[in-house]
Amino acid sequence: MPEPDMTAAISRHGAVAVGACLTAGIHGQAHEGSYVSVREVARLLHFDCADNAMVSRKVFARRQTRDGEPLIRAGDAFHSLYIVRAGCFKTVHTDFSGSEQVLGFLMSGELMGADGIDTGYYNSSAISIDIGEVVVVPFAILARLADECPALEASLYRVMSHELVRVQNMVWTLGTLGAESRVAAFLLSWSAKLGALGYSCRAFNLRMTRQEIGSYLGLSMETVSRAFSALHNADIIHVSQRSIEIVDVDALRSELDPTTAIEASRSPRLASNRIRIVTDDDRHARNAPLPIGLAGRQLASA
Amino acid sequence: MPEPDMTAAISRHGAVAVGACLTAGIHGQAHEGSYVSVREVARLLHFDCADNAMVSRKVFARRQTRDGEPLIRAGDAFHSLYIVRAGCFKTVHTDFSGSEQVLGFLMSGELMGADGIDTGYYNSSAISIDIGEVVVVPFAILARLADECPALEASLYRVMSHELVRVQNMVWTLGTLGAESRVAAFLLSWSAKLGALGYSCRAFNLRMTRQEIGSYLGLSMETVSRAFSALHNADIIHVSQRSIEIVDVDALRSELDPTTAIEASRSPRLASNRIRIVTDDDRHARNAPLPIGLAGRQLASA
DNA sequence: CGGTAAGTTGAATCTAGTCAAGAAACGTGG
DNA sequence: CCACGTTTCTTGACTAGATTCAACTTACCG
Repeated sequence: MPEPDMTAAISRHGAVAVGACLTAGIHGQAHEGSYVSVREVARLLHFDCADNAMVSRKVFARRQTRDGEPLIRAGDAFHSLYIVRAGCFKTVHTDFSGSEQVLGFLMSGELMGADGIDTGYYNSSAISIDIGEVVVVPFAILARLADECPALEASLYRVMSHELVRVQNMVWTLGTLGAESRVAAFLLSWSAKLGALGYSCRAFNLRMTRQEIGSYLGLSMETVSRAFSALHNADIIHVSQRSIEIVDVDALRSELDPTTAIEASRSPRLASNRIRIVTDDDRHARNAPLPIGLAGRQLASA
Repeated sequence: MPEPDMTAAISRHGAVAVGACLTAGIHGQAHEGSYVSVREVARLLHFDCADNAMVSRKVFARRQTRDGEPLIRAGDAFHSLYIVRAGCFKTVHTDFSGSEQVLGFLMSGELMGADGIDTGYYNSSAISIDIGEVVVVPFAILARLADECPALEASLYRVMSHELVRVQNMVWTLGTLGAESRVAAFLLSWSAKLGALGYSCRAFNLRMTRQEIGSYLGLSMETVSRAFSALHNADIIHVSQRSIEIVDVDALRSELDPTTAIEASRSPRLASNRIRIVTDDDRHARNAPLPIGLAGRQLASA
């Protein structure tokens, strides 16, 4: 569907759109609700900003999406960032053969499209997997707005950083965890995300298929299914199709931390990269100190 | 080593450091070469900026590192970004149980520390794996500098985006490629990176151990070694310890493309997540226009 | 030169992918 | 409301590929 509306026009011609967008906001030419103000974006991203005229102007276009609708296509010219306002989106790395890998499942307050800034072309696609809504942030107007609302800029950096951390944690998940652990990590992070949005973090419905989860975790659909079944049979979670109930959070967490391997840690000849305990005598000059059990935000990916 | 020098002080107390840093630059109190100007950063990041007084001020501290020296520790409070000026760094994700994974090998012009913006604490460590040098960019002064040099800010977004793309491509590598393909992707991207910096992209020495490469690629050291041997025996590359010569680039590229699977791609029930075709070549698409539609810069990670 | 770290290679094991069949849920139209 | 086809999910059996364990070779550094 071409979608020849204001929103599409804005995301297609950055520079022109800035003026058009600002004008529309100021003069209120667009129909009610089509645009959102900086203040509303602030609410979405959880930051405070000064209360001046600019902040109240409705400068950002909204865009609603239907289930399955592509919002960003990898390879398209970059003009805008998108902040999820409602619904759920998946970002997908697609190659010409039609195969794809899911890079993330994003919800309210998260950023899409930032991978286009560097080259000027989006590096991944974004597809709505529900009825959704995003705020369109034309990249060109950011510098202008930053003068009026410095907090906006800081927040942009923050949300970009958040996305970077999310993907970094995903690399860790894919690089070090086995199948069952990956699924556990996925459930924990999804649960945490839902909890942060005010939903129950104990029982929820997944919005994606096993196939998509598998693609996201670098596993086959069958393996994901088996992992769900195994966790179910261990009474750690209850699964029925897409309905999930986390019965024993601690047990689920301990799936990430293979204490099973503590015995092996004694051996000087420690294992490869999978689950390895680093003893102090392990690191030589190159791997300096780094002792602390940072343990921090280990919700792994997503 | 505690390193109780100016640099450390700056990275420890953001707000205070701003003044100290600016003052030092203006009055030239610091010894020659300790600070670099915005213009020099511009050169490093390949962008142009206006030519005014501020741009010439030496506002950013430099910091030199020795082999094995940790520059950033995961979990430490975030204050500064670091741009690699010389040498080679690895970023490492360490989890509570002590297992670690290499997230990247970074060289000149690349950004470290951006994962600390979101939470206020660095999410990964950065360790010098050579004699190196970085530019310290205290995050707090960015907004101030952006007024004088808007291009700096845009460039910051760009280099953050670049890092995001790098990690996204890594996720793709880990999620979809087999062992040999991962190693091929690693060699190609490393070769491209060296080429972009003016070194030979055909013959070079690796700066990291098999263990580190394995950690980076989510493989065991032995598997990496076997993959090198296999590529060597196929006369695609010549390997001797850390010295690499790429004999047949096209063959190396086609390693990423398991033509064995083209039959399967026809079925509507497309193969799970493995396999994938990857063309393209030109490295940092930053300068490159990017060829066609999707399929874009698949040099995978690094 | 000798000791240590890094890299190579082989054999056995095990994890996860693949193929295949069946069950359960969903949507649509009669 | 139910029958039907389609999609999604589950489970089993087999296989391919990567890890692990282990022995050995080669480089590196004092």
